[in-house]
Amino acid sequence: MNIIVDIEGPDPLFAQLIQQIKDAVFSDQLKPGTALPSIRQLANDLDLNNKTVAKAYRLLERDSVIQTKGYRGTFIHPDAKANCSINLNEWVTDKLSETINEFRNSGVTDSEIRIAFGNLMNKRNI
Amino acid sequence: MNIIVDIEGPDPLFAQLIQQIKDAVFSDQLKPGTALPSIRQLANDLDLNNKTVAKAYRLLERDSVIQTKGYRGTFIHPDAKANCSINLNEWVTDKLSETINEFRNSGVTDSEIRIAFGNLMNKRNI
DNA sequence: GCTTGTACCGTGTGGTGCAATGGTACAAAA
DNA sequence: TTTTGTACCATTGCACCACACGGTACAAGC
Repeated sequence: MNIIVDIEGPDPLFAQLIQQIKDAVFSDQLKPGTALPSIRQLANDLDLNNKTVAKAYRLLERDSVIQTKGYRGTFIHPDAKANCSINLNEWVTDKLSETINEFRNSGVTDSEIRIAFGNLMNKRNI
Repeated sequence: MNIIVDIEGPDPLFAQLIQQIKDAVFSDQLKPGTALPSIRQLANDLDLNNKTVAKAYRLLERDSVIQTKGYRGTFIHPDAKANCSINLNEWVTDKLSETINEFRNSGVTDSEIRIAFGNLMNKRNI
């Protein structure tokens, strides 16, 4: 498969990587069990930093689209096609929007919401 | 009553104003119906900008601690003492914390939560 | 020795929001 | 005319964060 990243594009590089791999899985260009290039190799091919590719792989594995098997490499997850259509982000947006609207309707200032949010995000567990 | 603002303090000036007025209400130094100094006058006394005082008054009125009656001035709200102990902020923190924890437990990255939050806060209504 | 994924230290850039400041203007009422 | 609260234009300094980058190191296995 061909992966192209656009440095000038509006989307972050790691996000472009994720999207293109998900697209390839969804269109059956990448089938379960297929080996992916290593982090270092892909970074070298695309002229990216290792950590940028590593971030994309880490998030793809969290979504169960790929499987990393340590020193043996990285592979497409058996249920990749099903999992890559799940949009975790959409669920987050909907649920957050519901909460924020409740605050705004109660007269809470946007600034106050941001302050509370900022405080909470700096704590590991509440 | 005496109001003192500390420019070097960690708290914003408008927040110091709010806190001191609430404290005065809670300790009965300011009773319902009492007239407060006008925005311009208080700003002049404390050597602050009009808008800083106006912001404090606006938030105090939202919490029903004071009542602004247009050209007639600003007064302590009849139910000020009860309302100034209501902590809207605490409710916001609790509810937000609940939502954020649900995200984190589902494997959502803090960064992703921040992105979604940032996107939502830039929209007036969702 | 080489590769694998992973983890840690750090730097720099650009975007964004907040607090506070300045000035100007308005309608309503004393 | 002056005072009231309120609204709009603007700017400054500060702080946080996302993104991407560079380097180094590790254990596990070929």
